[in-house]
Amino acid sequence: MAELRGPIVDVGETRSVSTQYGERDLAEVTLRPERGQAEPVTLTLWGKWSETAEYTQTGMEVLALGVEREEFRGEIQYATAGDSRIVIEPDYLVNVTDVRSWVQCPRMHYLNTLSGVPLNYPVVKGTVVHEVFSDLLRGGEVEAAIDDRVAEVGLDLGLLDRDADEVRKDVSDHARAIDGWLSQGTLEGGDEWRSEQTLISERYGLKGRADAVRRGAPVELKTGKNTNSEPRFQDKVQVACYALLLDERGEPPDTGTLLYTKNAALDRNEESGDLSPAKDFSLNEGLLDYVLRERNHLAAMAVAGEIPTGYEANATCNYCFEQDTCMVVSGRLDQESKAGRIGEAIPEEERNYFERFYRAIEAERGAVHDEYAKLWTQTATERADADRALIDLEPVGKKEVDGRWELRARCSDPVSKIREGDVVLASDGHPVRGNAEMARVVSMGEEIVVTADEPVELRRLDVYPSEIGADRMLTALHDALLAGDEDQKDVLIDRRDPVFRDVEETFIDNNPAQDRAVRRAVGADDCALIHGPPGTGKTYTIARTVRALVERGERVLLSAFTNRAVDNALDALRDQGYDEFVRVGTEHGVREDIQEYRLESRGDPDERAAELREASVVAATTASCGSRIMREGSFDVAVIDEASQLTEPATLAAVALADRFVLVGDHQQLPPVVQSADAAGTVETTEHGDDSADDGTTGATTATDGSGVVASGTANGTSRTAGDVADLSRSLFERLIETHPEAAVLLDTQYRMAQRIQAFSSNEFYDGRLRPASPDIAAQHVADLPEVTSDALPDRLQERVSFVDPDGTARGNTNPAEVTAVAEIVEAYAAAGVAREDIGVIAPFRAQAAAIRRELPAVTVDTVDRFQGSAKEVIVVSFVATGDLDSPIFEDFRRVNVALTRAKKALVLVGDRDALATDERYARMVEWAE
DNA sequence: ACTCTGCAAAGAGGA
Repeated sequence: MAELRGPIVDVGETRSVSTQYGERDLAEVTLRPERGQAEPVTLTLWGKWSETAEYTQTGMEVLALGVEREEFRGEIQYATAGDSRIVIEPDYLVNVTDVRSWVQCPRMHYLNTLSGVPLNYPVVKGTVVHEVFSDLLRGGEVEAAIDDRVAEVGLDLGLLDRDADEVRKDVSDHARAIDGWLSQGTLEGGDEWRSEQTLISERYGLKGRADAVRRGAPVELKTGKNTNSEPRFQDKVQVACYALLLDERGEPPDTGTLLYTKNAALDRNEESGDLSPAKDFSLNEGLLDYVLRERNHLAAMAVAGEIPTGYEANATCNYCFEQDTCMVVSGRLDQESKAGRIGEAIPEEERNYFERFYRAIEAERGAVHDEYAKLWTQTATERADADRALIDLEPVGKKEVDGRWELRARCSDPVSKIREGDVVLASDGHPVRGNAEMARVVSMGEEIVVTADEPVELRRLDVYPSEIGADRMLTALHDALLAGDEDQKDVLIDRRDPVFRDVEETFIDNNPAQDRAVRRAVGADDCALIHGPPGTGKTYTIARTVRALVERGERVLLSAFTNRAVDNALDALRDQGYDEFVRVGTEHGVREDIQEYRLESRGDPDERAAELREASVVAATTASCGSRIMREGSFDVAVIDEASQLTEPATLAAVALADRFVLVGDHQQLPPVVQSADAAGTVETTEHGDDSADDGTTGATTATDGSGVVASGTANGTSRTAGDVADLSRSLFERLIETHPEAAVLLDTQYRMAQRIQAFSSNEFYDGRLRPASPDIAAQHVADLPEVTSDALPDRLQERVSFVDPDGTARGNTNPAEVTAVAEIVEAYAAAGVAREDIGVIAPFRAQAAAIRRELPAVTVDTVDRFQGSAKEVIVVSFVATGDLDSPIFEDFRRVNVALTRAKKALVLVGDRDALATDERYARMVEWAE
C-alpha cells in the first residue's frame, strides 16, 4: 500500500467497465508526485472514488492514502483499493458543521455563509443546552447549571421576547434527559469523558469541536427531536467527521452516539416511535468514505470559487425551510438554483459590485486557510521564527477558575504576534498532532497565562487564524445589497450624487473646519466624509457630531475598526458631558474605564433588551456590528471612525444598520490590512511555479454564471484581468472622497506638532493645507517641558527635527547599531529631564521594536502600524534598512506619514542615509530632516 | 520579503 500526493495535471473522463466483480466506474487522474520520480503518474479512481474526478480540477492538490502500486508495461501506476481514501486539497481545512450543512444541501450551506444565521430561539436554546451538558460532564449540578446558563443569554432571550422562567423549564426538560443518560453510564461502571474537544486533521483537511468524546467515541448532542429508530442522516455525517478526526490520531472509534434530548421531553402517549434519547450507530468505512467525499466536494468548490446550485446533492427543496430564501436570493442575484428563482434580479451594476467583492472576500478567506495549513506545514522552529508561535514553554501550573482552566507557563523569549486577549491554540507540544485546546491569552508578563475549557500541558501557543473577518464582510455585503435601502444603494453604487441640506447652527466656535464638518454631517441626507489628518481633533469632532445628531432626535450608531477608537470616541463624548450610550463588545475588548457602559448579555431578558433598544447611542466595532445581536438593530445615522482603515465590505457592516452614514478617516495614513493583498489588489504578473495550485484555480474560475470552466494549463496559471476582483485594501472612505469631494470636509488645523515637524507631512500629503492651531503649538520645543534643560541635550537633539545615521547593518529585520543609537538618543532626552513616558520609539518591523524594547524599559516602543492614532512629546524613528528599501514595508509611503506625525516637540530619524536616498520620497524626507 | 485588529465555535428545524 502506498501514499501519494501532488498537484493534478490531468483529469480523465469517468467511464464504466466490466470487471470480474461486475460493472464498475472508474476515472483516471494524472498527478505529479511531490517526492520520488519527477514524472507524472496515473492514479485510477475506482467505484465511488471516481465521482471525485467530476469536481476536481487541474492544479488541485490530491492526497491518495492506501492506494495500490503496480507496474504496467514498465510504467508505475496507482489505483484505489478496498480501504483507500482520497483527499482533495488536504490543506484546505473544512469545518465539520459545514460538511453537515453541505450534506443537507450545498445551496443551503452557501446561503448560511452568505446571510449568516440570524438570532432565533432554537439556536439560543440549543446553545444553552450544550453549555449545560458541558457543565454536567465537568461535574456540575443540574439546577445551578441551568440557572447560570439561561442567565448568560439574557440579552438574546430579551431580544427574542422570551420569558426566562419558561426557557428554564424548557431547558430543564432537555437537561433531565442528559442527566438520566449520564447516570446510566455511571451505573455501568463509569465512563471516560472528554468534553468539547478541539480537533484538527491535517490528513483529511477537517476541523471541529466535538461536543464530547466518551471512551474514545464521539458523542453529539442534538436538541431537536427524532423519533425514528435511526439518527438523522446529517447528524450521523457530523459524528462521522469527528470519527475521521479521531481516526487520524490512531484511535478509530467504531460507534458514534447521538443524544436527542428533546425525545425525553415528548409525551409518550401522543408520540409514537422511538423516544429513547440516545442512539448509537456503527461508524462503518462506507460512511466515513462518503463523508470524506462530501468534504472533498466542498473543498474543491471553495478552492475553485464556485457557487453551489443545489444540484450537487439530492436534497428535496419542497421540504426545505430555506426554500423561499433560496429562491429569492437566486432570483435577486440571478444565480442558478435547484429550488428555482422568484422575483426580479437586482440591477447589473449591483450584481457586478456583489460579485467583485464576493470574490475578494473569498480570496481573503483563502489567505486565512493558508494560515491554517501553516499549523502543520511549518515546523515548530519555522513558526516561532515567523512569530506565529511561542514554543518550548515550561508549564508551571494549572488551576480551575469558574469552570474554566487557567494555565500558566514560562517562556524565555516571548516575542510573537500573540498578544493579550487573543484567541490561540494552546497545546502540549503540537497544535494538530498533540493535545490542543482553544484558549484566550490573559497576560503575557513574566509568566504567560491563558484560560481554556480543558486543562492542557501548556508547552506551546499558536496563532489561531479566524474566518470571522471574511464571514462578517460577507454578511455585510449581503445585508447592504440584498436587504439594503434602495436610496442608500444609489449612493454606494454611485448611481446618484449624495444630497446635503444647509445647516445654520454653529457647533464649534473656535475651529471653522471642525464646525463645517459637523454641519456637513448633520445636514447629510446620505453620507458625509470627515477627512482628519494627524492631530486635527477628529475624535472631538466625532463626539460633537454624535451629540448634534442626538439633539436632533436621531438614533446613532458609533463605530470604528478597533476597540481602542470606539472607546476613545466614547471617552470624548463623556468629556463633553454626554454618557447616555451603550457599548457593545466582548469583555476583554472594552477598555477598563468604559466597562461600566458595556452591555452585559447576562441578566434579566427584558432589562438587557431594553438597555440596547432604548439607547440613543450604541457603540461597537464594525466586526461587532455584524454580530447577531447588532444585526437586529437599526439606526438613523452611523458615525464610523478609522474609516480609511476599513475594507469596503467591513464598512458596510455599520453602514447597513443605518439610513445615513458619516465616515471619518484619513486616506493618507495606513490603509486596511488585507492578508490576500497580492491576490486582490495589484494583479500579479509573475510566473507561478508548482505551488500555484490555489492561485491558479481561484484566479481562473472567476466566472460564477456557469460558464466558468477552469482554463487549465495557462502559461502563468491565472487568467485574472485587472479590475476583475475588487480591491479590499482601498477603503470606502477613499473611494468616496475621490468620487465625491463635495461630501468631504478637511480638518486643516492641527493641535499636535510643532510647525517644523508638521511641514513635511503637510507638503507631501495635504497640499500644504495643514496648519498649527496656534503660535504656541507651532513654536513648541522640548525645552518647554517641565524639568527639561535644553543645554543638557547634545546640539543635534536641540533641533525639533534631526537625522542620525549610525552607519549600521541590517540583520534580517533588525539593525543592532540602530538599536544602540536609538537607546542612546532616548537616554540623552531622559537625562535632560524628559519623562520616559513622554518618549516613543517607532520602527517598521516588529523584530526591531522588540530589540529596542529590551533596551528601554518604561518607554513605549512599537511598530508604525500600532502607533497610528497616538502621539508623544518626543519620537525616535528607526528605519532599519541598509543597502536598499526593497522590503514591502517601505513601499507604502503613507506609513512614513504616520511615523513622522506622532511627535509633538521633537522628532529624531535614525537610518541609513544611502539606503533612504535610493527612493526619491525618502530622499526628500532626509533632506528635510537634516 | 511586511504591517495586523477583529473575532471562540457550534449552536435548530421536518417530511
